[in-house]
Amino acid sequence: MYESEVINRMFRAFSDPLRLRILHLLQAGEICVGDLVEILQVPQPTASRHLRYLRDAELVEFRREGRWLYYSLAQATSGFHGRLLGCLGSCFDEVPDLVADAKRLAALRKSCGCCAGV
Amino acid sequence: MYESEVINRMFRAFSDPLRLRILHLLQAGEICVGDLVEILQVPQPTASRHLRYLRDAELVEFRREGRWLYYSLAQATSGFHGRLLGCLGSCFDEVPDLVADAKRLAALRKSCGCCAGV
DNA sequence: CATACATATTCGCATAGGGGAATGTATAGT
DNA sequence: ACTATACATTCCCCTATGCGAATATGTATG
Repeated sequence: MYESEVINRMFRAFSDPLRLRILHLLQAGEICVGDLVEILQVPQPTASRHLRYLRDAELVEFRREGRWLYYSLAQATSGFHGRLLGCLGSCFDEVPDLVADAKRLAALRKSCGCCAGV
Repeated sequence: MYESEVINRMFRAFSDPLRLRILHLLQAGEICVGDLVEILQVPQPTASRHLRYLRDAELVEFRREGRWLYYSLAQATSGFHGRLLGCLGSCFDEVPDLVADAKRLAALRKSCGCCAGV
């Protein structure tokens, strides 16, 4: 019973376009909230809310550094979790939004983002 | 934009415990609605409603034979679709309900189910 | 301590979606 | 045509969840 709750939460976490975008972005490595907000082009509370959802689903982790929180994908804790993460790669070919996100991420990396040089 | 709708719909289809059970059962081959109802132990309209959801997500298909509708998993139409179906296998190890379902399915196969001998 | 910055949470509202009960529809048999 | 069977759909109610706006929390800095 307990495990199936975890599985269901993970699927639900993947079931929102914005959260899918976040998960996909995090494949490239950790990102702070401010950068995520700029890439996703959504209000900050919206990003935070979805990050919270992803944390509750145990799909992401974060570390604090100064004023910034860096979010990253959690290591897979089960075969299921690993396969689900594997789906992220094939999403890229089929969801135009993800391509646009990747471009904005690359641009942000060049300009060093909101939490650079500290 | 269109494709991401499809992706989102597939994830949402996987995001319900009962639909996950249905999808998992269908891995073993087509099953008629009556048998599904008996295995899942839910009211028939409930099963029908979720099957409808899975059809809309293009995850299952059905064929009619006499009075019976046999549902089956749709062939993967994309890499993403295939990987998502791949998640089904690893769910089995982690969701107790699926094990119980598999047992009821095996028992039903021995007794030939609701639509046998026609 | 006061202030600015980075992020999180809460609130009010709207919609998606699940469950049960009742009903509709299609097919087969007589 | 009537009935039984197999399945789908509809209606009502309730919870989950998404959004925007406002507010709270935590951290560095002067």
